[in-house]
Amino acid sequence: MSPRMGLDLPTILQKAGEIVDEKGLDHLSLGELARRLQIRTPSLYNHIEGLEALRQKLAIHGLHNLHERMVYAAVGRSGDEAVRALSEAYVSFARNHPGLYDATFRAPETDDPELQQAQHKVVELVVQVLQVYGLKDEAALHTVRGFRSILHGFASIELAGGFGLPLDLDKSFLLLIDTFLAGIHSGTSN
Amino acid sequence: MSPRMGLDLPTILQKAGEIVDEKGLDHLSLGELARRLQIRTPSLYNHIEGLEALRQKLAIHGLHNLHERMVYAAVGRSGDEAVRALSEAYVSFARNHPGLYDATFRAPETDDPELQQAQHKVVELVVQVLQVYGLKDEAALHTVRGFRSILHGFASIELAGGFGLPLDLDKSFLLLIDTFLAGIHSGTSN
DNA sequence: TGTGAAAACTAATGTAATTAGTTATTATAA
DNA sequence: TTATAATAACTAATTACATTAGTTTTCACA
Repeated sequence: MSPRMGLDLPTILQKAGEIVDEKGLDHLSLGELARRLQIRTPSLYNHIEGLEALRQKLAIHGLHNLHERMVYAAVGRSGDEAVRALSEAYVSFARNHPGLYDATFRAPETDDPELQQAQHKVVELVVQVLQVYGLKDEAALHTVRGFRSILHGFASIELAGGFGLPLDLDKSFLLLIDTFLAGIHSGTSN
Repeated sequence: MSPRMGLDLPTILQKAGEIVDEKGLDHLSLGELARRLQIRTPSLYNHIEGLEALRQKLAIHGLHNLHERMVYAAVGRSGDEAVRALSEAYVSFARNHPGLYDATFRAPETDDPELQQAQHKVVELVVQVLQVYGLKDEAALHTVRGFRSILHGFASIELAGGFGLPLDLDKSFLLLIDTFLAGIHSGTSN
């Protein structure tokens, strides 16, 4: 057992990530990917099961990256400071890797445990950071949902170019996070 | 001037909306649409310029619907009550018309004035409802951005099935809106 | 009742995903 | 050093769409 060594998955995902960040998730095609890898399209099937599987793996790849950056941002901080750091890392990732971010969100419905695991790790990180606010059981879960909504909502509208006005985006985002934090501190969430 | 009367655009958008709500925006194809309209695919080109144009028109169609429901929900209310009504109408629309909602958001980049107009009307409505909080100039615009982020973030994560836990979604959403409102009232936004 | 504008059609082209079956390469076993 | 088995990569063929060109059909009105 030890046949010829060809492409490996990391290389493929790397290139696919480049395509997707350049041209958008919807313009990822096996043809373009193969061209950039200097092979013929059908050869890709030796490594991945098809376009849908590629998107799936790309989503997992993106989630790993996102998680890594969020952990790095949050480490050594707590409370509001940690929340702000986490938030900034999140939108930062979306800005630097718009296609990959999109892939993490628009992953096809599936019960792929690896994908679920990757999603879960990001959620878990948020749960941990919010723990310091001492929210009771259910309230904590609702609050995590709210926080995720804010992060994804802002990031995706920004990426879609949905904020038309020439008004500072970072300011909008910081204010949003602070407004949310103020709401939490006001005790509404208990 | 008065040749034979065939399909009209409303009928086409109606059927396209059905497809998209059933199978998702990515599964909208001219073939499927033509089949349901009982015509051959190329005949569609007598009414629309192609798949991309169809998506565009679908986005406008969806935005009109969304706006209508939001207006209806907000009328006769003001302040927090109006904000809650608006919010509920928004997620309600997304739940009842997932594909159409997706179309409104993932409209192809374009400078189609009709699309921009339709988007603008929704934003304007939110601006008006938030006016009662007397936020100063810039602060008001940042707050609208925040509110939109919350609405879209929650709606799209819910549609994507991203909230895994068996925890009441309406409760999460109401709490999120109330937390945001509490943040606004706390004066963070000034 | 005739007609012309536009709806709908058939046929053809181009692109992309996917499958089947073949060839080429190379890490190890002999 | 050489043989071979595992598998990467290839060519050829199929299928599904979107789109274009060119033809036929229909029907509201003059």
